Parts: sequence; structure tokens; C-alpha cells
Amino acid sequence: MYDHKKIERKWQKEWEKSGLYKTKDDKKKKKYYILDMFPYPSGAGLHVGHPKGYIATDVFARMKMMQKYNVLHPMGWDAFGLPAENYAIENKVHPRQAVEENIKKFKNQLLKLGFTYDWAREINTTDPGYYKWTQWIFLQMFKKGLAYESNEPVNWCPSCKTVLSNEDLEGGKCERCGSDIERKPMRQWVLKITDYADRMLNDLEKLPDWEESIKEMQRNWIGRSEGAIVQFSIFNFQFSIDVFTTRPDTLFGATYFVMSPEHPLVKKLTTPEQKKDVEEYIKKTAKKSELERTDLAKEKTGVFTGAYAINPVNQEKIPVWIADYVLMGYGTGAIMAVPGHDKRDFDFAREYEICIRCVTSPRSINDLVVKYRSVDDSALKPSSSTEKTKKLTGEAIAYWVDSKTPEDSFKRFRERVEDGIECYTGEGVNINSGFLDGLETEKAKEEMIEWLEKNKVGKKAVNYKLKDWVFSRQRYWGEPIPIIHCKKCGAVAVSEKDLPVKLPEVKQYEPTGTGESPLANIKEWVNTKCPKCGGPGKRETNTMPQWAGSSWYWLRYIDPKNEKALVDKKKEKYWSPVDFYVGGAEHATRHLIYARFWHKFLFDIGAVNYPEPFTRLQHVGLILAEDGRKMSKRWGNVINPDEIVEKYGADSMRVYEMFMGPFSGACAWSTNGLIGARKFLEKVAKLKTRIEKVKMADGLSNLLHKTIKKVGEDIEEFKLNTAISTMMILANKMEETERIDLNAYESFLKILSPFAPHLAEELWHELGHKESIFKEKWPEYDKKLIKDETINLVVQVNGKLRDTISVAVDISEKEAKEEVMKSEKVKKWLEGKEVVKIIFVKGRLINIVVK
RNA sequence: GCCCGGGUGGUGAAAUUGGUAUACACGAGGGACUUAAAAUCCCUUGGAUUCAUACUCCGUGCGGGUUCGAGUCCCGCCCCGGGCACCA
Repeated sequence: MYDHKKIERKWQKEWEKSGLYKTKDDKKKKKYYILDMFPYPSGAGLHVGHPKGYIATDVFARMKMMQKYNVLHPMGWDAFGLPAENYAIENKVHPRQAVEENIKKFKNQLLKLGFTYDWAREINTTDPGYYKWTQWIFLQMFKKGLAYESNEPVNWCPSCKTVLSNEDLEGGKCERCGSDIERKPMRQWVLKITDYADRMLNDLEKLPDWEESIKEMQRNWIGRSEGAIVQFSIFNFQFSIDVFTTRPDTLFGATYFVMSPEHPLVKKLTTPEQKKDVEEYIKKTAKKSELERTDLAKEKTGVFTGAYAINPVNQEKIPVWIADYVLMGYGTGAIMAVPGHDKRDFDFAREYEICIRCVTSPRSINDLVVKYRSVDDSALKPSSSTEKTKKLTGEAIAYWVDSKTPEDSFKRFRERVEDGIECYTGEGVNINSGFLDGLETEKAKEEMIEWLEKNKVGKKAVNYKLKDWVFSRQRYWGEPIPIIHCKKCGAVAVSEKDLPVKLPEVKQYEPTGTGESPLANIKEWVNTKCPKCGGPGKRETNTMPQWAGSSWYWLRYIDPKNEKALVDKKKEKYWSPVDFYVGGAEHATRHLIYARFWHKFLFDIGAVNYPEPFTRLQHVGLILAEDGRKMSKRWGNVINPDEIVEKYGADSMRVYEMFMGPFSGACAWSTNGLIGARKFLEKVAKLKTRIEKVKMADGLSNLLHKTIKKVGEDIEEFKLNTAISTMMILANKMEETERIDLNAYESFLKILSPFAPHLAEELWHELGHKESIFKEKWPEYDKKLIKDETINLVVQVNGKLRDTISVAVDISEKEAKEEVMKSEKVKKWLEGKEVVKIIFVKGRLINIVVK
């Protein structure tokens, strides 16, 4: 038994004293910047799941340190935002005070785990010296027209009493509190993230060391689709309405027109006869929650407005409907309905008995497969699954139409499509389409766009699911938006020399629910002078969302005290980009989208040197409670790391959490597993008693060097669980060895030290060393020593294992054959059989094929 | 519905990417030490068959296929997790 309490405290103090983790801007050394997603200092404190990612980056950082990189591994606090504020309201303390207390609590917990953080670089997003630069970035965006005011309908959370961005929703509900959100028009600040959509999408290809799943989530979130805007004039009116479509080739098949009930022109074009019905329908939809409206299972509903639109390509008069399956938030809020080739339009047309016209006929069975392909992936390279669906072809369609031969089923299907009985969303050849007749879909699209542009009734267009970032919150605990409203000059930027606009003290920080933040009540703060004309002005009272401070924080660690710039450009050039970023997958479409957006903007204005902030990205899997559920106060199954550290030691916890399973997977906590990790460490400590200066046994040096190789490679690939199991094998082997060679043991301590830093340091010093083990060089493996001289050659007969024989590793095929034939076991299986051929894989196996 | 991951012992999981399936650990069973227990150490631990830890057969969600050889590749299906979702 080793005394973890004593040695862990001792070395934590010692490391702090000697400044082991002080990061200097030493430009002669190669840099490595490894970053954790910084936490919210919530009231509950850390549970054992939170530090998992921090432990992993710490292991990595320590190895890089020993590989003589200049390592930056910082930590800070993302302390603005709703959780901190709600905690403060609940506990009747000021958010600032709550945040201070929580940070203290968090930091204490982290300190006990022995991380390499350079606390001299600690940052806090609620520190005025920090948010000065968050505000500064906002002002630069404002100046470039990327931050603008809008009155569009937005997501309003009635419980949190603030607007939310699309990224803050989860299945139509508030991500924080789970309330149904309401759509209502409100004045708000919006950041034009859509200007960066294409670059954010394309640059994902330049990030090979990001996990594919996260890149895919971002692609889906950005949701680029190519198509056209088409202008439909409204019969008997002077205006026209635009629609967006990805299928301009089907324009001849548009048999009706649908507008979202919220579309601002609905009232204008509704005829007096239809007015009552339309108003009723609008009222009905307004009452529905976002969730009800987007429920796919429900039947499509709508109402005829009495108006007609003119199809620009054939001058046909088509009825204008309103229906809530058309969303105001996507495209133009109005669509041309082509029921023959769009499933939703088809369902609607069936319901209301509107004409269905086929304009695309499938050419062959191969076309039908395209039916399975999503329409909007045209801009991207085909994903692997797209390739798969292509191979479905014959059988799939036969199964689908329930017919004997694929050809027969295809014929029947085509007839149904052309009769408008079947909805066909795939590609094919245009029919009933005037000048497009006979053209294939791709060609027809091009021709139609050309025609639209020539006749000035439409144009090529790209549309995104990504919406501009709703950037204001009607809450207290956030960065004030540095804008002054002036009656004469409009919205005016606060002068840069007046930054930061400090968040004022306020008596009531509960949300008002009025669409203004509590700041609106502080008259002496709100009323100020317009920086432009000197006349009376009012400060913007909305604050920034919680994501603001985290959208650039990695830059601040590089130069945390700089008062002249958000980061010194030379320092930034040295340290950026972040080489390795580790954190939760829940940030894939929130923080990581915003962060890339801000970074690209800073790159454009010359504030940083690189267009992408994070070179490598790895997501950390959850640690579940012992009962397999998420750790939560509600279930009472939370495990506090402090208790684990107290009872079993930080090193045990570190080793266990890395050993549990693959890093990105979710895994349930097991106290027995933790004890297993502790036993391993004790075994390592005990081995020391058997150390002598002896020549390493051959078997041991071979295993040692293999272990050094594998541990190094595994850490690099973040396969930390197998790194540990490899070291366990070495420890077991050493345990069997009577006298352990000092050099072998020291090398072992070095590769173990990133995982169990306190114990490794202690044992290292007990061996008589005066300097820290972390100043040692990471051991290198000897290529000669990892080579096996003999191997167990696997002997198979007809692919089945029958024997293994020990032979020289480089045995020739001929020799191997001779050896194998001597084996009694093999002979038995060859009896009375004819050897057809023998397959020999050098250094691995020999397979005798018999008949 | 679409997209991305997965499915291997009682459990967490390994498997050099097509070459000895179940490493390492947990749990369980047995033993040693002990008056006893804890701790520690040793042995056993996929299933069937068997006195046998001899031999053999079966075995990586299910059904086919390719191959000398498949957990790994191909085709079809089932289930689990995550993301998006009336996106025109």
C-alpha cells in the first residue's frame, strides 16, 4: 500500500513551486497546443465524468512535454450565460458571486487531479479585461455589416424569457429547460454567419484530423442546397412572389402554389370570399407549438386563398394556397408545388384533389435507385452510403413494386408515375415540359435556369439550412452589446477606446419577459451620449449569448494579459492553430460552428494568421453512473471526484478513466474497475523492491521495447485504454522476473508517468533522482530489440488451426513446409488426403489445402 | 424518413486492418496464508462433449456470398446509440 494522499499532495505542491508547467513563448522549440473545452462553473461542481477529457489531454500533454515540445495546455472558465445566471437566481446570490464561488470549487477539484495547466494563463469570460475583446470582435463585425438588427420572427423561450438561436433548440424545445418555444417577431441582433456558410462547408475538407462524424453533423447543419429562385407573378396584382426550388427542371409540373401562413403577402392577396377561412387557418397555426407543426405524422392541412399565381414558364394560372407544411424560416417562405415529384406536395394534392402532373419519367431501373438518394447532397462528394444505395437496383425495385422481374416491375412503376398515381422524386427524362421534353434531369435543370435568367424571371441560387445567428439575449448575465441607439444616427458603435462596456450592477437580475433585459431599468446606465453626434443616446440593453465568450477563447490563452489587442500577432503565429482540441460531441453544431465562424472572420480582418482554429478534434465519451444512467442529481447517482481522490488517489482515477474503454465511447462507472487500476499501481510500486543493476533478460527487453513503442503510438492515436493494458502486461511480466533491471524499470516509469504522474514522480525520486521525471526524455524503442527471433508459426489445414510450431522468424517457405510435415498433429489431418496447394504467409502462418 | 456510428464471454472491452477470436481488466469459482475475516498471492473461467486442463465439434446480431482462410470484405435483413427532420 502506498500513501496516495501524502505523495499526491507533496508533488502537486512541488510542481507548483518549481514552475514545471509554466509555458514560455520559446520560439526555438517546436510548439504543441493542446486544448480542453473549458467548463461552465456550474453550482453542482464536477462529477467524475467531467475530467475524463482533461485527463486524456493531460496524458497527451505530458508525453509531448517529455518529447521536448513546448506545450501549451491551458484552462479557464466559460462563466457567462443561463446556467450560471439561473443558479444565481435560484440561490439568491449575485451571478458574479456565484460564479466566483463555483470557479473556486471547480479549480480545487481540478488541482487535486494533478493537471499540467499553466494557471498563470487562466481566463474567465466574465472578466472585463476578457470581454472587452468579445465586444471588440462584435464591433468589427458590426462595422463590416455582419452584425445587424432584425425584426424577423425568432425562437422565444417563455420560461427562460429570452430569444434563442436555432442552435439552442433541441427538437423544437429549449435546450436548457425543455419548454416548447414560441415563434414571435422581436427586435434582435443577428450575426450573418450565412456569409461564411460556403467556406465553413468547404474547409471541412481541409480538416483530415477531425472525426468524420462531427464533420458530417456540421455539413448537415449547414445544409447547402443548390437550385433556383423562380418569380411567380400573382394574377390581378402588381407584385410577384419568389420561391426557392432544387428542382427547376420540374417547373412545368407546378400545379399549385403554397405560401407559409406567416408570409407577409398572404393578407394582401387573399380574396374577400376566402378571407374568413384564411384568417381562421392562420389563427389555428399560430396556436400550434413548433413541435406540433413539424410533426411529420400529421396530415397536411391548408386553405385556398382565392388568388392565382402565374407559372412563368407556361403562363398557367395555378391556385395559391397557404399551408403550414411550408415554413417561413426556410427558403423564401413560399413554394411552387410539384405534386408529381415531391412527396409532401403529393400528399397535399391528394388530400385536396389538386391536379398531379408527371414531368419526369424514370429512364430505367437505375433511376429508381436515385429515389433513395437525398436531393441536397449535390454540392458534396457522394458519401459512402450513397454508393451503397446505387447497388440496390434490380432486386430492390422488384421487392418494392411486388413484381416478378425487375423489368416488369419497372414498366408498371413507370406507368403509374406517368399517370400521376405514384410520386417519383428521382431523376429521369422530362415529359410534358415544352422545351425541356426529352432532356435528362441534370440537363433540364441547366436549361431551365438559363431560360429563367434570360427571361428575367429567376436565377440560379444556393440555399442553406443554417440561419443567421440570433445574437441577443434578454437576460442580465452576458456581455453588454456595445451599441448606442441614437434617434438621429440609428445604431452606433461604442468607440473602441470606451471598451469594455462594463456590465452594470443591478438590483433585479431576474429576466423581465418584456423583450428587454434587466439592464433596461438602469436609467443612468442606459441614457448616454451618441458617440457620433453627441446627442442623447440609449445603450443597447440586450446582452450576448453564452456562446460569445467561447467563440474565440483559445486565442486569449496565447496572450491572456494583453491590453492592446485580443492577441499579439507574433505570439499567435507561433502558437496557433490549436493542434489538438478535445471536448464533448454536444458542441458539434453549436460551439464548434460559432468558433469556426469567428475565427474565419478574425482571419479576414487580419487579426489572426490561420483560417481554421483547430487542427485535430476528438470527442470525449460520457461516463455514466454505475447504474448505466446519466449522472444526475435527479437520480442521486453522482460520484464526486473528490471522494475518489481521497479514497483511492488521483492516479488511480486517472488510470481507471483512461482504461475504461475507448475514449470516445460512453461507459458506465465501476468502482471495482477503479480498484483494479489501483491494484495495478500498487503492483508497479512493489516491483521497485526487486530492482537490481542486472543485464536485462532477453525476453524482458523485447517486451519492454515493444511496450514503449505501443504506448507511444497509442497515446498519439488516443487509444489510451490499450496503452494501459500494454503496460499491465509488462508489469505482469516484470512481476514474474526475479531481478528487475534498473534501466527497464526506469523506462517503464517514464511511459507510465503521463497516466500516474504522482506515483511515477515519487518512485523516480526514490530511485535517487533529483530532477522531475517530466524533465526526462520520452524513451525511444530500439528497432532491433522489438524484432522477435522466433515466432509461433500457425499451421492450418484447410484454414483450420491444427498446430503451432516455434520457428525462426525469417524461416523460408521451403523450410517451413519441411518443418510442418514433421508435425504429428498435421500428419493426422493429411492422412489419405491429397495436398492441393500450400499457402505460406511469412512470419505468420502456413495453410495446407487438401482434398 | 434521411445521415453517422455500433452489435464479440457474466461485465468493460482487445484483435497488428483478410491470417492463432476473446489480450488486459472486472466479476465468479477453487486453493494458500490466518483462530477467523479483510488484504495479498496462486489456479480455473465462451459453449458442447469428456475422468481429462486428451481429442473433436460449435462459436463475433441473423441469412447468404467471395476467399486457401472472414469479427474484419460484398449482398440482404434485424436490433441498439447519436444527429437532423414537412429544408421545397
